[in-house]
Amino acid sequence: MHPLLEAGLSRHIQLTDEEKELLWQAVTLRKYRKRQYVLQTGDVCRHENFVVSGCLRAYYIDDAGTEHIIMFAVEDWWTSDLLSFLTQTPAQLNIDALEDSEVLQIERSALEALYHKIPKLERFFRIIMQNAFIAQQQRILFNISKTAKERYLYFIEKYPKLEQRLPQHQIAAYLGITPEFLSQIRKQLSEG
Amino acid sequence: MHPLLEAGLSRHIQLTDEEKELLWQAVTLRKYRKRQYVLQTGDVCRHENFVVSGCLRAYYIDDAGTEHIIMFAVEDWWTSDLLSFLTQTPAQLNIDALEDSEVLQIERSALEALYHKIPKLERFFRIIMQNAFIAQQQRILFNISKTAKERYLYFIEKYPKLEQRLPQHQIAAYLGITPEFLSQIRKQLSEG
DNA sequence: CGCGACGTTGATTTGCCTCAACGATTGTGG
DNA sequence: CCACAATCGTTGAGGCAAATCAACGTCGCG
Repeated sequence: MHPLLEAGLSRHIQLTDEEKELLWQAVTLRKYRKRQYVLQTGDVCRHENFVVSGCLRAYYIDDAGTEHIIMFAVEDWWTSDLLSFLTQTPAQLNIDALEDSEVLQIERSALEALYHKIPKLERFFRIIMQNAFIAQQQRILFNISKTAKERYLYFIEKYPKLEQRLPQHQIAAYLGITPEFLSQIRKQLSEG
Repeated sequence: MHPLLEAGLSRHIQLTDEEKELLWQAVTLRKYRKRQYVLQTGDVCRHENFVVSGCLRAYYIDDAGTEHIIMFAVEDWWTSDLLSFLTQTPAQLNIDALEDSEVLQIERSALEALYHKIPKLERFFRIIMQNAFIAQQQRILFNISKTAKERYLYFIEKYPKLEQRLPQHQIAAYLGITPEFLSQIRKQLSEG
């Protein structure tokens, strides 16, 4: 059992050693190099991914070819194209590695089997989803009510470590603005 | 047991008659008049709300006093300020009725007790949350990558019935634009 | 070394907002 | 049942936030 996953689980539920063992058997460790794809648009999302080290990003490419980042996933985060994963239909998102990364993966059918063997996992993922839902709601709220500068300030306040780690244009793609405009904002902030 | 709630549950889990009875005892039916508050900013969100008839809206009021709608909830939808509900801290959202509405309500402690008595409910709300998460992700994607016109077209395609039911300026507040600009868009569409 | 990735700066354009004014409805108290 | 006030949608002029396009400097890496 990986300590990071174990710690994550124990934050919300308590598993017996046998249950941990069962879960651990369903999980695979994979390594991704920087720039490597974890999932490509059009493919079916086969795994739910738990990041052990490194950083992934899930993003959408619009008709004009511009990338829009839905989420970053660093250590201790889960990521996937959930719709594709649940329905086993083609993904609309890409997921790739922004750094060399280690990822624990679990397949859809294996997870479904685990839900039956370990009902406590339903609780775990309910709570995980609730938290993700709340975070996303906050983001929607900011997107429709704040300026780009405010959204940037909120981002660096909420995720100071990410701000260090990520190239600036990735943050722009997350905030929904152009890299040029983010540059303008940073200039203003350093002057003002 | 209310038929709409029963149908909603049975879409994802199967409950025995005793379990249904247990759940039904934990739930209260309340009626709200049009314009009546279900929850006000600053109060603690005491209930998860299941809409049986009518329509609620959850929204945020920014520093300038402008309303931004997070979600509409019509028949068969759940709504609350989830963060406030879970942590029993002051809500940042308002919820009120856009039409005379009937709502089934369940309190935080009662729900937590039910999770223990009926673990299947963990599964139910996990699935509900997953679907809500997916819908929200789609919305974020549109907010950061599409123009107001595209977002409007998507909205009326995805929620044609809501479009009939709601005043135009409420839709504008959901899309994150001004009523005036939505009016412009509709003019363009009818001309073009 | 040379190329691609990254960030910056400036000129111009555009999507959307603000403010103000105006009909058409709706609804509500007298 | 009418009168008056809100509520709702529309239109137009002007303004600002952010995009687009293009050019340029720097760095890291193959």
